[in-house]
Amino acid sequence: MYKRIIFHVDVNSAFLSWEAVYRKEVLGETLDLRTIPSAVGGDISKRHGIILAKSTPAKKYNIQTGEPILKALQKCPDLVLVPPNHDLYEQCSKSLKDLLFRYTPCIEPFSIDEAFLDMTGACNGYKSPNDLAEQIRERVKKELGFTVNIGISTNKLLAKMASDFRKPDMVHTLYPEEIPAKMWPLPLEELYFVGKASSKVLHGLGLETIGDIAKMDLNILKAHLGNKHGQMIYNNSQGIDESVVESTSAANKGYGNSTTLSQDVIDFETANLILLDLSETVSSRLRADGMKCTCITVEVTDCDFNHQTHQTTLLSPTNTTNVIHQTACKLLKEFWSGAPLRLLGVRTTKLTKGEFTQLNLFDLLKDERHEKLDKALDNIRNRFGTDAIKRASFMDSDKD
DNA sequence: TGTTGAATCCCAC
DNA sequence: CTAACGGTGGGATTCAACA
Repeated sequence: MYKRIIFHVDVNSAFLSWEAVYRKEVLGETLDLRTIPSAVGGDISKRHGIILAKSTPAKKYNIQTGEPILKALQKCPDLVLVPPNHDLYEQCSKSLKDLLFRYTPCIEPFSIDEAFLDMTGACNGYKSPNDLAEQIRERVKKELGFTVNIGISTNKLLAKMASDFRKPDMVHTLYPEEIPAKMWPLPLEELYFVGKASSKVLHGLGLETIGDIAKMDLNILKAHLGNKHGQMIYNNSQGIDESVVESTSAANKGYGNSTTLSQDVIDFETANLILLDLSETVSSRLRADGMKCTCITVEVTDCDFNHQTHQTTLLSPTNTTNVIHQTACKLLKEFWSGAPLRLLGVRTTKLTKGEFTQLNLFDLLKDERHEKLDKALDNIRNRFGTDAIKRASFMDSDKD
């Protein structure tokens, strides 16, 4: 038998499925978004216009997750778009994980819609791992109303690759002996950790499939992809992965907040207010987790999509809005070329444990003193859309 | 020679 | 005809400064 049995559970078209279930079950809508070309997408009027999830019928029009909504509408003019509801997705994600937890405590949530499960012990009493996976798949569908793919293998990498095989609502295995038949014929961009840059390099070497990578000399891969990355891709192509399912989540290494502005920003006064908004979010998250940061980075994207960062290391750790904001302003002043800004971001790293803070009378008084500032911030949020959680209204801006 | 910090690049979801 | 274009977080690489 195998040393380990790992499942990878992946919700099919997560945001769209969850949206469809909610609209059907809670709002009582008769139309099921999953049966028509539809997608969850951002607010075009705020320049957050990308596809976040698409239905299976939309997939037939070659609509890709992450692509601009305008491009998707060109491919399918009748595409039904709905705005995202992240609170709903968090709830759905939790429901799924609660259900999975009944099968094993050894769960590693990998993203809002994916999880690894170490099922090595949990398969006892079942005919096969496949049998258990099918049962979980059915139960999620019956109790939660959406479908999942489950990949089964002896490590996380292979389980993940397996869950990506035919969708939706399916269980697949990819055991080591199945690698040549099931994984090696796939186009190399489907290998985990082969992104845009790596696939270009690999195609340049004349490779097309994952199997082509597997047959390559490790040192050639390292020379062209870098030492670590080359080794990683080589290992992945061979199905080698010894990493364990981590059921306890590791602490964050950084906290950041960035936003694409609904209009380009051309002056410091506005930019600094947006930096205040971003700094406030970041610092309150630091405080909520009892952390302080020693490194602050400001990130900008200009109107031509040029991306730049500028960072500084502080003399002592902080988690106050003020220090983070002042530092961010100083950084922006030091490196902004003056080109109109499309995106602004604040990121904090080099974290240390701080003290948990509580809102006290002083904080409340301070808040009152800042009433005028808050009004200015609200004004900026309205004009530049930094308050991303607000209702999405891009349907209004649709030209008839 | 090795280390550190800053900037950039790459990747996943 | 092309362009259109999020947010968050982890990690590696490169380069310069420096010990």
